[in-house]
Amino acid sequence: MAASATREKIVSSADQLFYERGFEVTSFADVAEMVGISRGNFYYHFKTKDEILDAVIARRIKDRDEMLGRWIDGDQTPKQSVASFIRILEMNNKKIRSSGCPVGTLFSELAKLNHPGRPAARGLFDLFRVWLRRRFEEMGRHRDADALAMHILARSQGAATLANAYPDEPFLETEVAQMLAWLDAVADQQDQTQQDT
Amino acid sequence: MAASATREKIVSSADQLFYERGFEVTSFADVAEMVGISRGNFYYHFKTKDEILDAVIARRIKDRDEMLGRWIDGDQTPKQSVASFIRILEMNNKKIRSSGCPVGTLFSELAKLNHPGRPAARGLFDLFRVWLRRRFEEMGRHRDADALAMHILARSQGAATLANAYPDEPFLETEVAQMLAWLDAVADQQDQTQQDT
DNA sequence: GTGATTCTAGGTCATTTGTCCTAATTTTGG
DNA sequence: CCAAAATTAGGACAAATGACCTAGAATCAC
Repeated sequence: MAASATREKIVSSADQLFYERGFEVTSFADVAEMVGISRGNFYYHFKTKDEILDAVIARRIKDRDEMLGRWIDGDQTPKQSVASFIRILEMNNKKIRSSGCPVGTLFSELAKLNHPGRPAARGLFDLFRVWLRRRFEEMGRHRDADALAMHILARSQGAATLANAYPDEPFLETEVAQMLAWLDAVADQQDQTQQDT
Repeated sequence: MAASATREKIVSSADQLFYERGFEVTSFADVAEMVGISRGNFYYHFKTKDEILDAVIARRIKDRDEMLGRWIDGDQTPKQSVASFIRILEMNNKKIRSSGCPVGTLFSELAKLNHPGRPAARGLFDLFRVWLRRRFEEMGRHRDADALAMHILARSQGAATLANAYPDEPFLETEVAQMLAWLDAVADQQDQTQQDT
């Protein structure tokens, strides 16, 4: 098989295992078994475990970046774009209930491990943060765009954590509705400000 | 030394290490070294690693339960009590920035490990949830007390996660202020409701 | 004080881990 | 079709892990 195809399989399998079981707990053998290759072959593609982590993070960033790009394509208003972000929680409902947020839980683990990959993992947060900030700026919220972005990021994280803790309750749906209501209020405030000036 | 004293030292050291480094990553040797006893002695007090985890969770529950109890002692209003809860984030500012929330990160890890201690760890969430629910009920919010409790729990979790990701920014302070403002609004709504009836 | 109980130290054991090596196999270029 | 390059398999290795055992030291009851 072409090396690039095997490499891609390794990274996608590692991505899934890191998410479902955690980075430290997932071994070379686990990933190799899931891909269906030998541990020796594995080493041909990745010299160290940290290299796989880098590749997984890069893959997640690329994936999310493309997703965010799709949400500003076409004629969507900034508010509609932010609403799409909020609905990630619903979209990934099942996964979040069983494993939490892929961004938040990975960072938490790397923080505890004092792992050198921490800044790269923070890059995932930055991606969403900057994208959200831009949307709020487009809504006219130049002064507090970053604070609004951080606020909604935090609420998403909290919702994911509690949905993970209480997977049998319809908490995620309730929280998404409240966040969308919050978004409505923010957009209305913006309208008022425009009327004032 | 009395067995109970050694045991207590083990549990408190394990508590700290599980919080700062994670449960799975912390070894018997790590805890024993921190306590200053031999690994063999360790086994006299705890047969398995899961037993230590149970003891750590029980310790955290006891600790938080006493803390919550102090916050309803005396003549504090329910609103003041909830405000005390919100200010945990400020109180543990430093620790949260470096290791996140002790409740949320432990549960996340156990969830990924599919660890049998998961329900016990959820008990920590339950403790706060029920306590907060009671406070909102005392504020007259009988209908949505649980939803309000879950909401503020989620926001605390989210704030802790982002503060961990961005430890150099004054995010926690901002978020606490917003949560206190939210609490004001909730209390006001309650006052209005009382006026209506 | 002495015998019994509680506590501690240090070691063993099989298993798993990340890392690394080498030989075989597959694919590719001319 | 064949040599060179790319890819793979399988094993070796030291270190670390959770679990377990036994003998000695400290403490207590009487």
